[in-house]
Amino acid sequence: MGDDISSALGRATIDDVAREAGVSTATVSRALRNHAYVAESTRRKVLQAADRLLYVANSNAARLASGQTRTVGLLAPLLTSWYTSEVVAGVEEVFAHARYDLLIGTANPLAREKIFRGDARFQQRIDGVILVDVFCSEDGARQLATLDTPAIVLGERLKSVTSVSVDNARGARLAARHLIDLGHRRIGLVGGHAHLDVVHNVPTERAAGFAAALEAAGLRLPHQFVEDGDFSIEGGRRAMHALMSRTKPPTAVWLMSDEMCFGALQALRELKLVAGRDVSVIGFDDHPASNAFGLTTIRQPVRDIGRLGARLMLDQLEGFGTVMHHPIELNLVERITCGPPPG
Amino acid sequence: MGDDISSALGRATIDDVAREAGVSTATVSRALRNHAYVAESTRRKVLQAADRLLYVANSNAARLASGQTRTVGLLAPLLTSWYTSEVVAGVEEVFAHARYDLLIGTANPLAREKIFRGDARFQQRIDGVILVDVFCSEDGARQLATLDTPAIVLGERLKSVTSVSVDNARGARLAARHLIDLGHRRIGLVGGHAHLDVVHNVPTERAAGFAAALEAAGLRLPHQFVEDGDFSIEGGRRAMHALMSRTKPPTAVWLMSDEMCFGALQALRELKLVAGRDVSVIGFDDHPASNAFGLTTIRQPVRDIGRLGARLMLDQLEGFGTVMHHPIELNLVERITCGPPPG
DNA sequence: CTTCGCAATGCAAGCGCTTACACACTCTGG
DNA sequence: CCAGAGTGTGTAAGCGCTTGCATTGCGAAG
Repeated sequence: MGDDISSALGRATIDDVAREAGVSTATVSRALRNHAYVAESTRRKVLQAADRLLYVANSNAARLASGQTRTVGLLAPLLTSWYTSEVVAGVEEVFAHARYDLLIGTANPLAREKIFRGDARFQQRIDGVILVDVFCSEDGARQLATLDTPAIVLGERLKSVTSVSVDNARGARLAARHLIDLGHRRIGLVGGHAHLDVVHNVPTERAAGFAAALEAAGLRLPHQFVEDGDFSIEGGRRAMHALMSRTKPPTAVWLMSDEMCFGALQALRELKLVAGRDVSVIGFDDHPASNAFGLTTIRQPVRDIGRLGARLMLDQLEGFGTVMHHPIELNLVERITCGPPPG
Repeated sequence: MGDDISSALGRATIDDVAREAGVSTATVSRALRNHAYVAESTRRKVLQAADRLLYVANSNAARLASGQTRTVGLLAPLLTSWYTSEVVAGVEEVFAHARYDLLIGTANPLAREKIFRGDARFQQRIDGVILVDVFCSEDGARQLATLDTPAIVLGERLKSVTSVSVDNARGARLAARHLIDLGHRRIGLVGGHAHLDVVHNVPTERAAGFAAALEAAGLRLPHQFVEDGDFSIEGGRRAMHALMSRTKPPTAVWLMSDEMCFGALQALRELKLVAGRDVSVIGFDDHPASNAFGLTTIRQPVRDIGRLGARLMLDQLEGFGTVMHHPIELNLVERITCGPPPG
């Protein structure tokens, strides 16, 4: 029946264990939390007693007593994107092992203020905070650093706060060089978030890097070859249609995310154009569906970013960890949406 | 700056509020939690005092004292799939409003046992549990019902436990009829999870419904037209290659998930075949990328399933809610991967 | 003018842990 | 042989809430 199980279930308290093991509750607590100054024999007795009673510590009581929440907050502008959920998955993976909880919050640009000032609702329940893809800049970082909360920023290179990010300029250069090497001269660019009043420096860095790489090859990036794709599939589609409607459209386009590329490929199909032959398309991310699309792209190991971020947070929570930036590798994945310019 | 804020931050306790408002802590607690028997004037005083002190209740203390965890567990076989994360997003959306937390756990088929027996680690920390896509069957459901924990199952029609699901047989019929109406006679099917020792009834129901619909039209589903695509992109690709290598391959294929379709479309491209002209492909889900692929599919409102599940859980937690099944609508979305058979 | 009922509030006992402090040992070295 | 330095364990005071029960008013009924 398993009634024995259910009845014992979730009911054993630390006192029960203490009684069962014949020691005090304090000793049980220490033994279970691997404190020093517990005799090996005692520890074993306690562990066995706990096992016998199926004891699981009540985390609420533990947190209340210790003042530690064992929870870290994660803030991201939007949680539904592939990028974010992948980062979250990486973070969660590491935290699950460390028995930390993740409290997830959305941070639209306007809510950012609150975070830095320390949104009480959030702040009080967490031991630390991970910001993903929240534009924060050195000013914000400095503010963040003055808060007593451990913080780490994902997706941006910072000095005052531990951060993890790819080298966006390098990614842009990789994409540009690939297109240039294939012989393209008329090259377009699709970014996003340009309409936000807040400057988001990821697209900015990428755009700058891209323009610089073109320039280095003696090429220009005319503004009519630049579109905002909103980092969405539909936005990518619209952007590609716009670019293709130019009198002399680009022969190759870099879109700053694979999802925008999906929309762009749709647009090309609608225009009866073949990607990689009539127009070259290169992305950024290496989304799981990109392989199926045959999309050439700049791969970034998103989940790894999440994992690393979580580990850095753990280090910081334990008092290790110095403030520094951790760069993440980027590499070109060639598939079939890029080729030499037509004709 | 903002020191006034930071210093006040997270430090005000219920006693501080009580003092500030000139009432007892008990009254503060009751006022803040909208209990009956609190005079309107008192409630206002308390609310204002709380506001002034930026008071936020310490949830650990509240949970410890009340015995309620205000957390519900969510179990799913794998969390990385689009389907699951979409469901989770829906659930989270509702819970965030209700100020409930979500504790997420993975449940591979073997871990299932534990859930039903009540995995202590999980059980103790939650007020209820939502199972998504965990094959559970009426037996499991009955077991679940005997646990004192509120439970709801997503993705399966059950009698003993409140459940939410689409009508899989109907979805299969929709797909089959669409292909049949287009004139196809040689129709293939790609499912998944056939290799698991556990029978997962979602693919089973869909396969049965599909075979039945074909039969009703006087068609057969020969076993060489059936492949396992593992519900993954790569699996879909392999399955399509396998089907196309038959001496007389099918002219149309239903794959039980859009992600498998992405792989299938890739396979067709690799074979220089055009979807919708040479071979028709129809999916199931309506994944966000499906529109970009031009994929014809059976749409299920996944996020709504999550939302509804969460609301039903809330009802149950509050003592309302009777055990019943909630069916979810399904509909055909026509795009360009289906057409009449060639020739 | 009592008496009763009930709305409104306060008192105080926990909830199940953690941890400072006190205490009791067992070894050392002088 | 004793002081002092560790170890190992217990005692008990909270952590910040919730809630059963007791208490206080106050209006309505008798």
